[in-house]
Amino acid sequence: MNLKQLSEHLKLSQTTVSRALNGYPEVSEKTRKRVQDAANALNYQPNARAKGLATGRTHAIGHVIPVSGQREMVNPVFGDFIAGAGQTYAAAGYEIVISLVDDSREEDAYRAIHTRGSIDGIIVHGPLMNDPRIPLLTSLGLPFVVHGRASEVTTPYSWLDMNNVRAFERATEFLLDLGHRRIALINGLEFMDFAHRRREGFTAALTARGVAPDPALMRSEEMTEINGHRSAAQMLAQDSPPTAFLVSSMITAIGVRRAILEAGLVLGRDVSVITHDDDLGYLKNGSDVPIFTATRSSVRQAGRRAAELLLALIDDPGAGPLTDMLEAELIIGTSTGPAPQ
Amino acid sequence: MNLKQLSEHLKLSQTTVSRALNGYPEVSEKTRKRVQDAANALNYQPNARAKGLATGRTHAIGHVIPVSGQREMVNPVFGDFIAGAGQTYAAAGYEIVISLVDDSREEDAYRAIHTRGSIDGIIVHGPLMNDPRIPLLTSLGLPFVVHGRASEVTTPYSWLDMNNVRAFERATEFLLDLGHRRIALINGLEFMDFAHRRREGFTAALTARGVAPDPALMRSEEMTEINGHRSAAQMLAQDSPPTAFLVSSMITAIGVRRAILEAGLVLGRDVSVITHDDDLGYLKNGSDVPIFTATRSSVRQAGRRAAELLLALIDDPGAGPLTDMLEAELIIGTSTGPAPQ
DNA sequence: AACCTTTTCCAAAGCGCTTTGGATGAGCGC
DNA sequence: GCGCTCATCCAAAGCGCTTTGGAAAAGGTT
Repeated sequence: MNLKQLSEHLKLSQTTVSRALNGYPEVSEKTRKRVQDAANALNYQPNARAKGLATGRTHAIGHVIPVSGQREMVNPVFGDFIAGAGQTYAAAGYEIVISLVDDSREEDAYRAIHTRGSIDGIIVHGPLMNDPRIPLLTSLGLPFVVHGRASEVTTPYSWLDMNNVRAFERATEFLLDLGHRRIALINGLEFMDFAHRRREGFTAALTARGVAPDPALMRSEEMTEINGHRSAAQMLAQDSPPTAFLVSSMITAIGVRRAILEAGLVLGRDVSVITHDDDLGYLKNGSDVPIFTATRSSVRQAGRRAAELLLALIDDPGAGPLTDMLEAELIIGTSTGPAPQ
Repeated sequence: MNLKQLSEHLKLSQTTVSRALNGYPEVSEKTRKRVQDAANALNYQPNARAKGLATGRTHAIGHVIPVSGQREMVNPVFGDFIAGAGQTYAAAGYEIVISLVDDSREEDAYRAIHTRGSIDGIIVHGPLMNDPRIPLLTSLGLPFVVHGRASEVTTPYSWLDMNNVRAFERATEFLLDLGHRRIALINGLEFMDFAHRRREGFTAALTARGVAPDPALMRSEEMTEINGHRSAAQMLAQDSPPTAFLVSSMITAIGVRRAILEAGLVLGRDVSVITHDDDLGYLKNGSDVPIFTATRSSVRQAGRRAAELLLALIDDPGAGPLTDMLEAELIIGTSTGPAPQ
């Protein structure tokens, strides 16, 4: 069933039918009703391609996720972010187009996406400290929103970020208040912008209290269970082991917990752990009482919000860079306690 | 830069340029070369919408993932599956369109996707025992491949599945061989087809050896760390606790491990655990030596393969239902050992 | 050189929609 | 009943591509 058939069926012109369905005023309410009823009854849906060709709008958003090279794995938060963004899109009638882009050919890929014109806007995932995609997309003139920020990029752009500095600062302060002085940081890869910022918050809090950050207590690695376990095990075996860990993700924290238990220590008594918790659907931090004390910020919510920003930008490209900062909450679980004497 | 501009630039007709670019024989190699060079130099990319309109092909694949209702969470394996499928698509010049569909309006959603025509084929995720989507899609005539199967659907359709029955059978046999008799199954939700099959394999292996399946040792729940922990803790506190656990996912197994450690037991000595391992990028089961003995099957590989099937189906819709069964390997880690006396 | 085949290229229609620029008729005051 | 304005509807062009049905040019034969 296409427009032509529908209009013939109704004995109206395609123009009138199109206008009736798209809410233009040049058509009487009576005919509009008649048209809409027929469209529903006959299960008419306009062809997305044709509509896109005619309007220049695709009603699709691109999510470009970098793969291979240094970061072979697909980010585990990706699914939840998409789920959040998807809610916003669905409500606005947008579709999601995923592009997996090998970061060696990143520039070409973004160019191609743009000129192929199958997308109205882009969400940029996993920004690096100095991410070349941002100036590139700016010069292409394609609306985009970055999930996160790129510290070293100075030109303005739209982003949505969690306040990583503040979150890790607060977490560190909380541990310091509990009397901990030897606090370890098990961070993500620090060429990723968020990880860099978290270290900033961590060291800032320490130095503000006159505690010198100890390089032996800081790791930067992919956020896996294995890595968390290995790093924590090594640190706990040191001469003066840390009494607390600040960890960058739930999965890593699970590895840290394993190392602690294996060392015969009790979590929350002998060793404290605070983790960042993205509030992932499939990796809840406890049900009523959280297991880990955590800086929590829902990545699903971030997805919803980022999508809102992007849609606003698409509706009014002149709206200038839109930004939004989400604050993480510090939730208290059973994994922290006063520093042992 | 569009076709018209390019053809004017070259002083050729749009027809010739189009043919040169798309490899038709009606154009001399010399002009083809000239056209291609110009296209590269001027960074020409055909408009995807227009091409789609003209050819009836969109070069896009839909991945429809059910959300909300009973299964609020986005499947954690989804990211890796997409990453695998994405490789295949990229090589064939296809894009991925994600649709999040509320399963209360599932039927409408699939209809709409079809008639809007923005997709050449569909991958169906998370099939249920008797999944209504399969007859629906069949009747719509849209090429589709199911990731998994639907036990109660009798009409033929294309699918790619892991041999869940065999995998869990083998795992159970392995535990029986080690002398375990009280084996617990911590399964996923059994209206999901894969979970149903896993229980089948489990009970089949038990009964084949004359061990009666004990309902007190079988759980069916969402595969989260919390659930794994709770179920295992409860079972270990029973009068005659299990000596081994068969677990449906790595995340759940991590919860089970926590319960075992908390009970003061040693994993692989006092209690054995076998888990299914989807070989997710962000949740590796150890590096050289696996932590858990596991039935392993790469979901990324499944994604690649499912995409191949679907593309084949799109190229030749008459190719009839295509199916492929992946066998899981049983890998031995340190989480299993002989049953304690 | 005349004829026939190939090769090489082109004009125009068509994919399904939106939108511009009217045309038609109803309703109004006079 | 005349001319006017609105309300209502329509024909046709255009979005950027592919593809059909030819036409023109080149090459080969005799």
